[in-house]
Amino acid sequence: MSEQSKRRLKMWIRLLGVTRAAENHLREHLRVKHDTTLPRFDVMAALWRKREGVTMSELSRMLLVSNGNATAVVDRLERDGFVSRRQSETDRRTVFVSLTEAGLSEFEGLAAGHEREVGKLFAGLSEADLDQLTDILKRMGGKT
Amino acid sequence: MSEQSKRRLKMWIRLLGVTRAAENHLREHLRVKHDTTLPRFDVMAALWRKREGVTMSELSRMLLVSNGNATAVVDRLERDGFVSRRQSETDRRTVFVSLTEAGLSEFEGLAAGHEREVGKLFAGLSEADLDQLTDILKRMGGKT
DNA sequence: GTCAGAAATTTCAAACTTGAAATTGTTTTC
DNA sequence: GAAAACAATTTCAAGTTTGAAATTTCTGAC
Repeated sequence: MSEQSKRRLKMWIRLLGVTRAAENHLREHLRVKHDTTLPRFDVMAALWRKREGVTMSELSRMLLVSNGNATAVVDRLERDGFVSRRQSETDRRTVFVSLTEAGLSEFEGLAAGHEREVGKLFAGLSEADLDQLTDILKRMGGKT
Repeated sequence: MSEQSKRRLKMWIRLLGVTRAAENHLREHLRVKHDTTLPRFDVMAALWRKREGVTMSELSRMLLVSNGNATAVVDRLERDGFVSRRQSETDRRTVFVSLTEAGLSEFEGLAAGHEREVGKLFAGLSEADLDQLTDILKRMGGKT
C-alpha cells in the first residue's frame, strides 16, 4: 500500500478516536444531567431543525441511519409523548414525524447544555482552526 | 449562547456527518466484500496492532467502548475461531485476548481492502490538508 | 492472617442498529 | 384498468452497545 494511503488511514483512525471520545462525553452528559440518550437527542435535534415535520425516510437520511433504526427510536419517543406521527393526506404510505409540545420543551431543556459541552470539548480550537477544519470537512463531505 | 460555541457546534455536526458517512461506507464494504462487520474489524485491528495480546480492559480502552461490549464481540470472534482467550498466570482475574492463526490471516485478508477504501474516501485531501487535519485532531484529542 | 476495598471480567436488561423481508400504497407501462 | 415496477414504512432476527450488578480475585491496612 502506498505511503499516501497509510497517511490517510492514520488520519482516519485519529478522526474516529476524536469523534468517539466526544460522543462518549456527550452521551455521559445527556445521561447524567438529563437522563436521556444520544440517539434520542439526535432525533429530537433533527425534528427541531425541521419544525414543520419530516418523513421517516428524510429523518433516517438526515441522521445517516437505517429506516428500521429511525422507526425504533421514534417509537420510543412517541411512547414517551415527545414526538407524534401524522399520516400524509396525499400519500398514505408517508408518515410525518414532529416534536410535540412536550418534545419541544424537552429539547429546549437539553440543547443549551449540549451546546455548552460541545463548546468545552473543542475549546482548544482557535478561530483559525475552526476555519481550516470546516473547510476540510466540507471537502470530505461530498465524497460518499 | 455565544457565537463561538455556535461555530463549534456546527463544526461538530459536520464532523459527525463526515465520520458517520465514512463509517457507513466502510461497513458496507466489509459486509459486501468480506461478509463481516465493523465492530469485528475494529477488534481484530486492535489485536493485530498488539500481537502479543491485550487484556479485555485494554481492548475496551483502545476502542473506547464498554467492557460489556468488548466481551460480546470477543465472544463471537472466539466462537468463530478468530481470537482466543488465555488466562494470566500471575493474576487470575486477567484475561489476554489475541488473534489466532485463522484470525491473523482473516484480518490480513481484510486490511488491504479496508485501507484502499479509506484511501478512496479521503482521496480529495491534499498532503497539506492531511498535515493540517492531523495537527488539529491531535489538539482535539487530549481534551476528554 | 483477615477483611474491607479495589480491580478485571462477565452477565444482564434495555436500548440501539443493521439489513432483509413483509406490508401497504403509488406510479408506470402496456 | 391490470400488472409490474417502484416507494415508504414497519417488522423481524441478529448483532452491537451501554451501564449497572454480580462474580471472582487481588491488595493493603490492621
